[in-house]
Order: sequence, then C-alpha cells, then structure tokens
Amino acid sequence: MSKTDHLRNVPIFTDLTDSDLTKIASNMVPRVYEKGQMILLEESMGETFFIITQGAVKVTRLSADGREVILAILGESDFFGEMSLLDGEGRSANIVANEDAKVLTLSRSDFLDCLESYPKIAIALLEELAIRLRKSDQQIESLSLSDSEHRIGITLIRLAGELGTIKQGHVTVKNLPYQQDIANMAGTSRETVSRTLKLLEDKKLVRRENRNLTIYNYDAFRQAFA
Amino acid sequence: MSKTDHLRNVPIFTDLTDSDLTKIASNMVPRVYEKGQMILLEESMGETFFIITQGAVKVTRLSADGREVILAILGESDFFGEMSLLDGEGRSANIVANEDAKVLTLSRSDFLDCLESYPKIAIALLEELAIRLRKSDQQIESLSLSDSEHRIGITLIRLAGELGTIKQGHVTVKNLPYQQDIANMAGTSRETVSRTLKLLEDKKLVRRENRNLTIYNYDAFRQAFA
DNA sequence: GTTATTCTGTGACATTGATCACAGCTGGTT
DNA sequence: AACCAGCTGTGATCAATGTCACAGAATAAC
Repeated sequence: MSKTDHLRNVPIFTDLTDSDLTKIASNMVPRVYEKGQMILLEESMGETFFIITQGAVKVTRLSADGREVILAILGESDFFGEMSLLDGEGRSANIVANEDAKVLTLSRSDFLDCLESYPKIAIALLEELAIRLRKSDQQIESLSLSDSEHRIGITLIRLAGELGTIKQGHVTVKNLPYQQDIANMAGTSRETVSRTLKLLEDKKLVRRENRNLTIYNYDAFRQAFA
Repeated sequence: MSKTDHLRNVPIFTDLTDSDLTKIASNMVPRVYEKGQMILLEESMGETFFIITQGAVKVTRLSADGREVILAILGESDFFGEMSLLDGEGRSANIVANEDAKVLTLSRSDFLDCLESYPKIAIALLEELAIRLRKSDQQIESLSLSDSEHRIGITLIRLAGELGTIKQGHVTVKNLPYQQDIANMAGTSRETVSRTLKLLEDKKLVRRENRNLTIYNYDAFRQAFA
C-alpha cells in the first residue's frame, strides 16, 4: 500500500483529492518502531505529527508515584502529535509502541502549512478533536463512578469500539490487551480486572478464548454499564 | 460593556478586527439565566454556541445511578456548545448556571459560517480544544490515582488555575465552590472533602476563611500533588 | 522440547473511604 | 432579632478493593 493510500483512510484527509494527497504524502517520512519502544517522551517539545499505518500504540501519562495511566490505545489510520503542534505546549503524554508499528511523520511546519492551505483539514481536525474530547469526558465520568465492575465494563466498551468487529449483535475484540493495561485504563488493579472478567463471564455477558473477548449482546452490555 | 467588547476577550476571537467583531456580534442574541437553572440538557440536539459574559456555569454529566460528575466550571469569556456543532453528535453534557449568568448565543449556521469566513477562528478554536483535551487528560490521570487526598489536591490546583489570583507566590481562590461540587469534580464524597480540607489546613498547606481558600506555596503545592 | 519469561487466577489480609446520622454554622429573609 | 435552608464538621460502621503472596498457564526463546 502506498503512502497516499494510507492517507486516504485517515479521517482528516478524506475530503482531499488524490493529487493533494500525493503532494502531502511526498513530505511524509516513514518510521518503524518495535513493540515496547518509546516513540515520544513526556515533557519533550512536540515537533512532529504522526500517522499510524500499521500496529498500535498506547498514549500514557506517568503519575507522581510512578503508576502508568493509559489515556488511549490508537491503531491503524489513527494519528497523534497534533496537540503540542496546535497549542505550543510541551508534550502532555508518552507514546509507546504497543506492538510493532509503522508510522508516517510530518514536520511541524509542513503540518501547519497543510492547515492553512486546506481549510477542510482544519475543519475535519476540529471534528476529530471534538470526538476525542467527548471520549475523554466519558472516561472521566466512568472513573468518577464508584465500583470497579462498572469502570471495567466501560473500559471494555471503549476497547470494543476501538479494536472490535461487530457480527450479528455481538462484538469480538481480538488480541485483548493485557489485564495490566486494562487495569491502567480503568484505574483499578490487575487482580481486580482478573476477578471481574471472570465475574462477567459467569454472568454470561462475555466469553473469552485465547486472547479474544466476545461481548454477547453489545447493545444490552452498553445499556447495563453506560 | 457592549457585545463587541465582550467578544474581544474571548480567545478564539482575539485575532479579528473590530469591524469583523461587530458583524459577528450583530448575530448574537443575549440571554440571562439565574442560579441553578438548566441551560442545556444532555441528550438534546445541540444547535447553539454560547459565550459567557457574566457569571459561571458548570458542565456536568449524570451517571446511570444519578450521580453528578462535574467536568468543568466555566466563567466569563469562556464558551461552550461548540462540540455538537462540530461533530454533529447530540449533547454530551448538561450545562447548569452555577450563579446568575448572562450569555451571548450564536445559531448553528452563523457559527459554521464564522468558521468558513474566518479561518483564523478555526485555528484558534483548534488551539482551545487542544487545551481542553489536555486538561481532560490531566483530570483522567488524577482520577486514576489511588488516594482521595491527591485527587482533591489536584482538583484544588485546577480550581486555582481557573478561578484563582496569584499574589507573591500564594494563590487565593475567592468564592470556593461548595464541598459537594468539589467532591463531584474529584470523584469522591462530600464528607471526605471536608475532612481532607481540614487535613491540608493542619499541614499548613492551605488556609481558609469565609468562602476563600489560599494555597500558601503554589509551586510547592503543585510539586507535591502533580 | 525444554527452559525461561511473562501473564493470569485466587486466597488472605489490611486499608480506604463511602455511607449514615446528626450536630453546629452561616447567610439570607421576614 | 428570630427563623430557616443549605452548607459544613465529625464519629461510627462496614463493604469494596488494593496489596501481597504464590501457584498455574501461556507464550517466547533457545
């Protein structure tokens, strides 16, 4: 798949013509990271815009006491790095390759040029940020809720929305993240995730085999937790 | 103060000329709300953009079990309502007047016209959304932390940043929100806020008199909790 | 195929903080 | 000035869940 083909799948570029895409693609530099590798470090200055063409990354913050808080898991056609380009602040989060990953990068100035030259990109980017803000707000709500079962349930819904495939009413998440990562997303402990997943299975709400998780009735599940 | 004067203080409009501001102002309709009044209801369709000219509002979500989660407190020159105008989704939050408030409103179509006619507004809005996203991420981190003392400490920092005034190293927040509201921001209970504030006072980290709270050494305080 | 590493399951225990209950304040109103 | 409503302080209780400890599975490395 060519660089241009990858760009076409990215929401903020979908409105552009092929020739525009090709022009932008010519400015992008590919990079490769292996699982576990740090892509961006908190506190460093942000000078690059990234688009994921393969693999997945996690967006994290490290709290004072060294705990990792996972803000999001991003996959193919997702992008990151736009925040500090936009508001000029330093990085607010770390980015780590969650599996082997390939990305395309764009420099600060090329990115800002894009915004000026193609107002449609700016509008599309606004939409995307609005969506992310909405998701963050949901996560804030979920973390403010009292019990861990709900928090984990909502985290599963989030994972299903981002990584799952729907098939006649039930959603399957292939390659479910490790329990430790789920715990870091839900603001709870690894052990509690283990116990809660078992509980949800006992209640016949989900099924697990290997690294896959199936939510039997997605709508009902969301109803129950959201 | 005229409508145009109010607009000049709003971050996303600062780059515009007076005549542009006046043109936009002519499309804006003022409204008044009294304390406690609901301005926008979750789930309803969003068709209006709001700018606060006086007073303050709180942005909340209601969880399934009826708890109120406060996402933000907004004051003069802050704006809201842009989210569903941008991504077309329904409202994601309720807005309630936290004290008597005056606002200016702009219709959906006028707002979108603005974005098209003044690309600078779109860019400035991107910046603003990036800032909000950053704040949300901080709040997510703080909620993921274990103990309530830290969560409340971070909430106080947030309030100080939004409502406080700095004066030779110590910050004073006048008219501190009620403990119940602080609890709803920090994801804890009203009683715990009461006990924790007392604790922080015993530790000589803050002082309270009347409805005001002073953080003695703002930098050290942030150091300790962030 | 064996070993080593990393992930997961589960019991026991300690602790946090939510909840309930009620008393004490404070500020606004008549 | 007396009253009332809404906010705050504080003790007692108890369930939820974090933490520790270790065994069992699964996966990767050799």
